[in-house]
Formats: sequence, C-alpha cells, structure tokens
Amino acid sequence: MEKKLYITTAIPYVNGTPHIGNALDYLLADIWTRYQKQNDREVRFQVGTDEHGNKIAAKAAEAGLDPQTYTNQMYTNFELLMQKMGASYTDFIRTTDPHHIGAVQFIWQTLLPYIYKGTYEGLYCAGCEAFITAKEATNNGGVCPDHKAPYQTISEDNYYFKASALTDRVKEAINSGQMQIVPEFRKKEFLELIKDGLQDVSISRPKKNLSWGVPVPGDSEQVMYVWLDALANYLTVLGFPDRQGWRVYWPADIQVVGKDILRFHAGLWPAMLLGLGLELPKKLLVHGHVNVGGVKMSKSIGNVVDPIQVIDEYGVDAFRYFFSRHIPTLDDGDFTWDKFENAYNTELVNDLGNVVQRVASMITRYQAGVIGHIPQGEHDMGTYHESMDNLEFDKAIDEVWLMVRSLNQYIEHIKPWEIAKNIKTDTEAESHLNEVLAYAVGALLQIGDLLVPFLPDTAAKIHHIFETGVVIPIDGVFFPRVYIHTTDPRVKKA
RNA sequence: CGCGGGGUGGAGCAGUCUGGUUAGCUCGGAUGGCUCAUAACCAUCAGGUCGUAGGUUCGAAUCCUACCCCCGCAACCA
Repeated sequence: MEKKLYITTAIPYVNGTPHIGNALDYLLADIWTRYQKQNDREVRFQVGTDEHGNKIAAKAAEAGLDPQTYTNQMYTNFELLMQKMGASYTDFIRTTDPHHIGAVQFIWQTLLPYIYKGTYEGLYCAGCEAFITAKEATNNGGVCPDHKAPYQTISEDNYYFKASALTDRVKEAINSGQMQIVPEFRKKEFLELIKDGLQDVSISRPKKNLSWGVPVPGDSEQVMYVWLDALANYLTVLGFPDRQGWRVYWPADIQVVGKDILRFHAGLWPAMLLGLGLELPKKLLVHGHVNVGGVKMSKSIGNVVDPIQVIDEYGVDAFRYFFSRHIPTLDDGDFTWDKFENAYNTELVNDLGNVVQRVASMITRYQAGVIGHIPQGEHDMGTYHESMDNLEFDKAIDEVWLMVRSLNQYIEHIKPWEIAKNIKTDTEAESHLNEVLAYAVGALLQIGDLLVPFLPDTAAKIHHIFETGVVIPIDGVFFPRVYIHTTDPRVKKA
C-alpha cells in the first residue's frame, strides 16, 4: 500500500475555552495540508479534544452535570474555532469515543511488558484531589491557595510505563533524524533534557482519586492517567488497531505541537510507539508561544486574546494572514492589536487588496473587462517552495508579498493610464496596453495560487475575478479598511 | 560555572556557520511624484559606535576571550 500523508494537531483539554495556541496548531496544520493538496497529495488531517481527567469531572460537578454531558457541551467550543478558522481537517476525535477507549486499552495490554506497579509519592492537596509539583508548592508557600490547607506528602499505588528502557532507541531516532524535530534548536534542547535518560512515567491512578478516565484492563481499582490516553489519539483516530486503513497513514508525516508539550511528544510518545512496535512520526513541528506586547498571555493578567474575536472582527483570512506571516512558524511571536491592525491595513488592504482592485478597474475601464490571453506568471518561486518544505511558512508568505510589491512597481513604471490615452488612435498602444494588463493578471493569478494554503478565501476571490478572461466586477471593496482597536489616521487629519 | 535562545537605526527582523563593495528588508517619520486604485501606489531622504571591553587579521556585525543584559526551560504541566 502506498503511504498517504497524515498530519496531526495536539488535542486540547476541553476544560476551558480555545486560545490562540490551539488556533496556531490548526493554522499550521491547515497550511501544510492545503499546500500538499494543491500538489495533488492526499492528506488526512486530525484534530480532536482531550476529555478525561479530574479537572473535567470537577468542572462538570460544579455545573451539576455528569462528565460526559459536560464534555459533550464543551468540545463544540473547539469545533467552532476550527471551523471558523477554515481548518480543513478530515478527522475529529474525542477521547471519550468508544472506539478510542477500546483502542487505548488494547495499547495498554500490548505495552504490558513495559508496565510495572509502583508507588507514587508526592505533595497532595485533599481539597483539589490532585498532586502538585514541588515547584508549585514552593510558589504557594506550601499551602494550597484554593483550600488554605497545607499540602500533605502522600503515596499511592500507580502503574508505571518503563520509558527509561527505551531511552537509547528514542535518542537514536532523534539523532538520526528518523524522527526529526523542527526547528533544530528544539532538538538540541530536548536531547539535553534527556541526557540522563527518560524517566518512567506514572500512567494510572487509583480509581478513588480519578474516576473519569479509561479503566485499566485487568485492574478495576485503577484508571489511566492523562498522557497515555491522550497521545494514543493520533493512532486511534486512524482506526488503530482493528479498523482497516490506518497503516496507509501511519507514521504521521508531521505532528504539530507547541513547545510546552514537546517533551511528551518527543519522549513518552516515541517510547510508546517503540513499545508497540510501530514506526515513529517523521517530523515534529514545534511552534512557539504567542505573547502580547512581550508578555505571556495569562488569565490572571487579563491579556488573553480570543482567536474567535479576531476572526469575527476582521475575517478569517486576516486572522490567518497575521498568524502565518507575523508570528514566526518555528519561534515565539508577539501579538498586539496595534501590530495586527497595522499589518491588516497596510499589507492586506494597501498592498494586496489595492493592487487587485486597480488592475481589475483598469481592465474594466479601458477594455470593457476583457483581458485576452493571460500569460503564465513568471516569478521564480524557488524560495517559496523551499520555505514551505522547511516548514517556515512565514518566510514563504513573505515571498508572496515581494511579488505583490514588484507588481505595484511594475504598474507604476509602465503607467498603463498613459498608454490608455492613445488607444483610440493608435492600435499599437491598444495591443501594448492589453499585453501589460494581461501580464498583471498573470502575476495576480500566480499570487492567488501561492496564497491558496494561507488565505484560501482570498485566493478563491482572485481566481474568480480574473480566471475566466473577463473581469468579474468586485463586490464592494476587496479588503475594507478597519480601525477597531486603533485610531483611524484619516480622522485626525480631517 | 544547570540547559537553550537572543541583544543590529523609533518598532519588528535578515545578514554571523563559509570575515571583504556605501550593514539589507518591512512598518513607522519627512519630502517629492502619479492619478488606474481602498486618503491607496511609486521614488527619494533622515535615522544604526551591529550589547560592552579586549584580541586575531590588510580587513570583523561576522572568528577568539571575558563580561553585562533580556527571554524561555529545569520533568508527570492535558
């Protein structure tokens, strides 16, 4: 069977609302997917939600709901974001899906040679019914801020996954590039982190402490804990192990993850796969975090940016534009309304929107909308494709704007409006003008092609306007100028 | 000496590996041009001791040494 392409995104915990980090996952995966499809590749694109765990159960109880009813309501928040973003996903998995649960239990059983029972000891808050990290305890002065009670040191029986035994093989896979970590500095960072070996991971909890999860096969007292359940989704969504076809897609070509969860995807996850005797994902695309004015987004500071708000105010392509071009694909980025609105108004409106409009308008005015023979755009796109292949999407889209810019320069240089003054009396001028405008259209169509992965709606509009050979009049303004969060400079001058 | 990333005109970045024309690009600012276009577009100009101090070299943002500053991470966080 021929291997088909497969890309995954991290599944967010439904205990909350979608944030910009989730959006970034979907956006990057979607850009890649559309790019591959444009090149006639078949792609499966997974998204989903993580729905087990104590925090979910607690939230549900708070709302007076059982956990399943609660997650049934909550997961739609994420679905809504994906749809608003135009994410062209093919599979949506919820960890509460019956097939997933069964498949995770199968995985557990297959991994039994690597599973042993041990005792977990740590700081615990009875009020929260949760273990907390030593660091967190220190930060809180050893007292739970919610329950005003000092943490206790307690121990409980857990099953452990012997990731340590697979350390060498995981390291080897990373070093050899069998499982590539992009960008390179994340690979270095991670290898440094595990230089003393992978740690065994606690993968279950006593049922009395964790009721909402996948039951451990053969031990009714234990429930699976977080990561084993969550990571397995990348396989189970394909139908692993019992449904046909998953082998056509596994191993994943790209797994998109945020830098905060790299360690799970580069450590525990490949160890699990090795334990299962499966191939490792080919690439982990590790993106950074989005800061606001140089500061981390956090609820307590109150600077959280809601991706849905951005889309509702400016449109999906404006959102996709900013986050693909101005947030570096492989590093941290910075968002402010100022930056966003400036990029929108200068680059989408003034550069791209305007050039589309002026070309369409000239053809309509001088040639009654008839374009004639459209030559192929001839801009060299080597850098664009190279950047796409290197997963540096920000650089690829930069390249498109270079074209927009040079098209504006070309128009300014040729001055079609000057030529147009003579077309009534001079047939040479008439054909020259036709040639010039057709060339401009060719360039715009090429720009449209290159924008397909990034701004699908805009690309479709550009094609719609020009591709028939007769300009279809633009409905309204291509990208309307917007001043919601900043001051309109025109108002000042008036 | 914990690990990693970074410090380049007002802002954001490229250039550093493989030293060598006037340190490049976008935004912002100023001036001029144009009128097809969304007060858009195009051109020109202003603005940088390339974190600091030494060193190597005919020549350093680029190589070496020391130091200063900023950011992220430091393991069960879904």
